[in-house]
Amino acid sequence: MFSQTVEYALRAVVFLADHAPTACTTDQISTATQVPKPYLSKVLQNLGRNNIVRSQRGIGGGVTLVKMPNELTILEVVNAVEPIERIHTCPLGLKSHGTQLCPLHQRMDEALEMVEKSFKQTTVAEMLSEPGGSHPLCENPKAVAYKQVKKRQ
Amino acid sequence: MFSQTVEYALRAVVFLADHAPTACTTDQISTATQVPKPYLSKVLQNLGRNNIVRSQRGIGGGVTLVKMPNELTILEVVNAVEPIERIHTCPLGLKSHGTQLCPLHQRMDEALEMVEKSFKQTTVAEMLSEPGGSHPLCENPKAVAYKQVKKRQ
DNA sequence: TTGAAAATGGACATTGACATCCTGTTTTGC
DNA sequence: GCAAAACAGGATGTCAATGTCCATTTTCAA
Repeated sequence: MFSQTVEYALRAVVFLADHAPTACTTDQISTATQVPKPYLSKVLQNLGRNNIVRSQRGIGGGVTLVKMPNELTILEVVNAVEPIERIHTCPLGLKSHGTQLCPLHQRMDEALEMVEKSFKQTTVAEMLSEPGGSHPLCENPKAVAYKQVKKRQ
Repeated sequence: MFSQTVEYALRAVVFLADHAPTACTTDQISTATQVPKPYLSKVLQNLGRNNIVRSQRGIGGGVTLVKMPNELTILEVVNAVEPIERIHTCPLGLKSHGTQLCPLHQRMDEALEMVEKSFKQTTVAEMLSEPGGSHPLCENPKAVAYKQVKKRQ
């Protein structure tokens, strides 16, 4: 139900948040997120156009998040690459359903609304600080501490 | 986020429920639901293989629901044509995430779970008897009464 | 100044969703 | 039995999502 591109974009953003504010290269992100590099670069370009990430060419360059991870919701990321299209008018074009959807499309739109709300309430920072779960993109929980040390070298 | 095919399948099933237990031809369904007939026939075939509908060839034939509308959930319909794939294991294949998803995939799976639950709780019959909304696939609420009369001619 | 690192953009391949068409098969009514 | 109604299934076409490749541009540092 979620496209591959959405999954890839979220992985990339989580990786960037995990390393913020250090810039990361497409190569690094690709390796860690297991997203094919050429395609990842397209996804990142897309995120750039939508002002989710900023990129810097040349040596020492790379990609960084525009916002702080605790101010960036996953809804913003999803909507940048593949907007959640709520159902506003009757898909069949029935005029009498214009303002009031029929129960079928009401239910479908409700489902979309639930997902939208859930994603709007979740920041990227929360993905990294969750107590119970394992750490995104990392094989071993121990790796978190390791990265924290390594980050500012 | 929902595929065209899912939308088509739901329209067809709602139409069939609205006319149950009378059989409807692909032509009738296609006209009412605005689904292209050749493609609709594929969708119906698919629903047939998944035991959601039963079809009868020949003069006077057509398609009918296998279950009563109040016993058929829209989740069953959706899962027949395009199963909601919950996230059970880490998409990156990280072994340590095997049983416990990382927060990212937890959130994504939660969204899927919400949709799944919502669809599981909704029967096709509910689509037709909703008090407030307009009637599915019908331009005018009055048309409901008309069809009720016409149904058993 | 020059070379290496890195993103950018355009062109191209692949795949699956969506859609159409045609032929065959089953069923009914005469 | 025959003709018409209706679904079944295979072959094919189209397009967007996904994925790849390469030349170009930008940036930094030696």
